[in-house]
Amino acid sequence: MGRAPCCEKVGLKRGRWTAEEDRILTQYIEEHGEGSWRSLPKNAGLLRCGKSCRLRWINYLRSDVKRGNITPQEEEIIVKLHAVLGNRWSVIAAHLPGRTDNEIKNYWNSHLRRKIYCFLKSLNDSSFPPTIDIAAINASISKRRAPTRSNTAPKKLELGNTKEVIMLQQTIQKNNNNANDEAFDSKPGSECLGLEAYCEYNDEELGAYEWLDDEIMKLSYMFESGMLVNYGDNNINDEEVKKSVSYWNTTATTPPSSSSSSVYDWHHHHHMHLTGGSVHQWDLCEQDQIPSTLWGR
DNA sequence: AAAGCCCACAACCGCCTATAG
DNA sequence: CCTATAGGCGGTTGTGGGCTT
Repeated sequence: MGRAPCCEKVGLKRGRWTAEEDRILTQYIEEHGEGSWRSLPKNAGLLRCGKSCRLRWINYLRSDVKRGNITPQEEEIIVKLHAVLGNRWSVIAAHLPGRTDNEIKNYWNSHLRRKIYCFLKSLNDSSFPPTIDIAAINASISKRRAPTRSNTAPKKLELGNTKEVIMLQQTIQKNNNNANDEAFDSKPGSECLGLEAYCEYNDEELGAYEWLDDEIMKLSYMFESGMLVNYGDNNINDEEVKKSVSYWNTTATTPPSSSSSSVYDWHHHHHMHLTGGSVHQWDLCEQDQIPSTLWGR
């Protein structure tokens, strides 16, 4: 027996919400509170899926949702948290009051991803593309535990997925490993980023945020001290990773002929090469789009 | 002025876990 | 313990407005 749909789709409205629908939903939740999303549309008189109502409320209508542009400070926090947490948008959002996971995810996909990639490229063009130590990263990630729900646990990285994050993590790891600074607990090949494994705490414990704050401080130090240099000498041992590399190498190595620079096309412009057990990442980044600094606006 | 393109972001989708019955 | 359902998450798509040609 297949999974039951969240609601009857027949006859339901889709697409953008109207002001009237927003008003009805807001009024209903103000009167009855959040929850019972499945029955809410019917009770409120909305021709919408319960999930759609929930999303609309959480991402847009809630009074504590902060509107307006992401500030440079918020952007910096997003980048640093993402380097630690990966695509765990809800956890990242929890550290940015008034911002939703959807908003941060969109901002990352449309603004930051390319920005960071260009930044890394501009740091050390001669050694570009950098080598990616996926095995070490995955070994590290597998040791971490999600703060709350198991389905938010860090997923194993896959080639072709958030590669720029891998680059960032690897770069930081390499620098951390090479950093002659006692403030960092350097554990080459085992603890990605040189950051402490997320295995001692959960969200119910105060320690979770202490851990995160500590990691943010470390990352902040690394960013600010300019410890971002590319290296490349890692081998891949994991067979699964090799298979992924092979798959990616044979199916995604042909860049499009167009010279589009959109974020969407950015994905398609990437291809990976497996050379001597190392994975290299290639990309193009128009000269005039490389920012002088990552944070410059 | 109009057609086509690009981009940001709102919304949807599928999958997962938690939990109630 | 098992099953159905609700809630939540990340990935992806669609749309509308602005920009370019």
